[in-house]
Amino acid sequence: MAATILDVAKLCGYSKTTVSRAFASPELVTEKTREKIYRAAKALNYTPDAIARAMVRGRTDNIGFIIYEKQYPVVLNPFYSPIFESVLQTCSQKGYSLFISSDRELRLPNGQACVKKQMDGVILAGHSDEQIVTDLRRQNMPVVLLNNALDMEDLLCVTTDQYGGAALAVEHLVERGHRRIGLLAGNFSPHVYLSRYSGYCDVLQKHGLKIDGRLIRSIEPTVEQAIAGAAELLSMEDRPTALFCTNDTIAIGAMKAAIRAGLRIPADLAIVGYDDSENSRMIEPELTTVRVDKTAMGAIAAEHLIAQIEGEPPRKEVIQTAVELVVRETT
Amino acid sequence: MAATILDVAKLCGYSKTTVSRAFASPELVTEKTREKIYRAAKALNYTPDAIARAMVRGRTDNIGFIIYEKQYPVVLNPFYSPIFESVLQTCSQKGYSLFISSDRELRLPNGQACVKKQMDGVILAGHSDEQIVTDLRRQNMPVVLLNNALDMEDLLCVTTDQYGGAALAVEHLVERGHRRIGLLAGNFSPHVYLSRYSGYCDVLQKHGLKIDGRLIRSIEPTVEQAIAGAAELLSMEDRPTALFCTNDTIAIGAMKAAIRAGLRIPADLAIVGYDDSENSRMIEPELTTVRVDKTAMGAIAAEHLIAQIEGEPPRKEVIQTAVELVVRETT
DNA sequence: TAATTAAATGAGAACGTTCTCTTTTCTGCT
DNA sequence: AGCAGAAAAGAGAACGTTCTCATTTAATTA
Repeated sequence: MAATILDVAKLCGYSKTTVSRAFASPELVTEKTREKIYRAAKALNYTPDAIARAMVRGRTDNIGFIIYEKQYPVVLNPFYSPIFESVLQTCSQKGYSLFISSDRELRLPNGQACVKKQMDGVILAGHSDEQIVTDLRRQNMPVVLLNNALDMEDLLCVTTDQYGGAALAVEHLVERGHRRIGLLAGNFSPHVYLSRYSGYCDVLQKHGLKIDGRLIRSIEPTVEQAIAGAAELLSMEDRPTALFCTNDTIAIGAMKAAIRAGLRIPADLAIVGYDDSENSRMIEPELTTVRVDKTAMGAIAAEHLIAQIEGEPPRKEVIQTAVELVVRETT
Repeated sequence: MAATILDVAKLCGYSKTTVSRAFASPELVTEKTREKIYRAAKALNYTPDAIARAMVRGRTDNIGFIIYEKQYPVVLNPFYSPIFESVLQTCSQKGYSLFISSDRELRLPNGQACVKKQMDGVILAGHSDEQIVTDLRRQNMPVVLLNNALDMEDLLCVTTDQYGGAALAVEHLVERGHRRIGLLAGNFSPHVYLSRYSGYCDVLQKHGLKIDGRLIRSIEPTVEQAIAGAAELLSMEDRPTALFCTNDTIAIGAMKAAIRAGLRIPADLAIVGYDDSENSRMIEPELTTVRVDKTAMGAIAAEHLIAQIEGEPPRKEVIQTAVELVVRETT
């Protein structure tokens, strides 16, 4: 039905090889020839078939992006969105397209994981497990981990300093003179949860502050849950004077709870969030939060994956992008 | 290097045809045989090659999603995110993967648009032009438009009732007794901009209210620009008592300007946004806004495209998803 | 102008599947 | 046991490119 390279060749009188070249590497073909070929192609509505191309070249110039997070949908997630955007941009710059996959698509009828689903390499974001990584690599599929760290040979992981970020936030609250600092922790993946939790605890202890279990709430990271959790905390007779929330959505919920309880922010209650998502600047007063360099995360992951695809040997490393406290109006 | 179907066939003693069947349509193969084949495949780390598969089947089970918006990056965009998510989900359900492309990738060296970039159909979101659609269809590529309407034969467009949504918002403000209603309009695509603008004007006129050019500001849809624009409006001696903002980001900027000017919302200034984005519920007080059914938009676009891919003839239609006023606390 | 080199073009195999058609094996029934 | 009919398995072409290598044409030099 659709015209192939052969039809074009026939029409313009050149060989299919030359036609192929006119599209794939125009510089190898005389301008005059090129013109003729393009004209013929246009007349036939010919367009090179990327699949056939990928088949013979053994590469697709596609990269897969797979998120393993149960909590949120993929793209709505305010944490992954900017990362995704950055990955997309880097890939686009280097001539790669991006493919979104869910875990489901990776399964063969025999249970093996597989992404011969036309891509040259894969970014696994979130809490993927070792099995997946092993399966993929057995198929010679380059892999890079994003926002997760697995201790495997030749595996590059791009994360942030979860512990350090939490420590930064709590340290800041202690500096401002707070002694009763609550923790509103989203139940993220174990790696994330534990790192931030330890950051919180260690800083308190370092300053001789007691860790009070009653000031710690573990919740689903939604605004509603955060409002409920914060409300409980704020209704205690010796309520915390500051809250560290392990992401901005939770922090925003906490702010709402505070405002509704008639507390002024930051005078009556200081709040620090985590992620520096878009929302943190939307809310009034603007949220003090921990910024993680998501653009860097995306770019680094994409760049390393592409390097690997293009022949560089994979190496074992955990790259931690910078965290930074952004002091705004809630502290 | 990597094992092919032939290697597996040789190892397990079956023909390549049977091995192919074991993966592509397991029900056509005895369980015993299947077991043996899977075992051999595992031993060789064999995985079917999707490219070769796509080549012979003439289809890829991939769908392209292309956004034409200059204003925002693709995914960060609070308007497109939920749509994208919905498209992703629908595709995934129906066995399709999603491909993100930018305009750039569609161009051949000869200037033609082209997405033989391994996909079976394309969703064009935002202000794509007729040329693109024509080019793609010449290549027998099924196309559906999202958030845009072009008057072309057999072209299905999924949009929302831009005019009606704006009318709903302004009507609501009039009902609450406002006579001086300002318009803070983001400079979106002509289609969107004009529809919402006319909605605003028509409702005012319908109620015998004069359209005052000084109450209308056209801005880039960013928080900063919105703050500046709203601040100007609010500093007039006969300032508006209500603002219709053509998206939530602008509305949030307006809220910030109002709060900073010491105005109470909604007592001193009522505000209505547009889109019902995540942020509208984040801010305090929560924003009254026009909800567009983005989930439906994404799902409908994806479903129609898939139907077309699977053989249904394309038809000309503009499907407008519901708009609805969500009254919250700012009016 | 002839000889040499570079540039442009062409021929044909190869990529790894699935599809159609054919052959073989199995199942159930008389 | 014999036979029909169904189920399972196999043979070989086909999909539309690009790649390597060979050939022709053009450009450069002596």
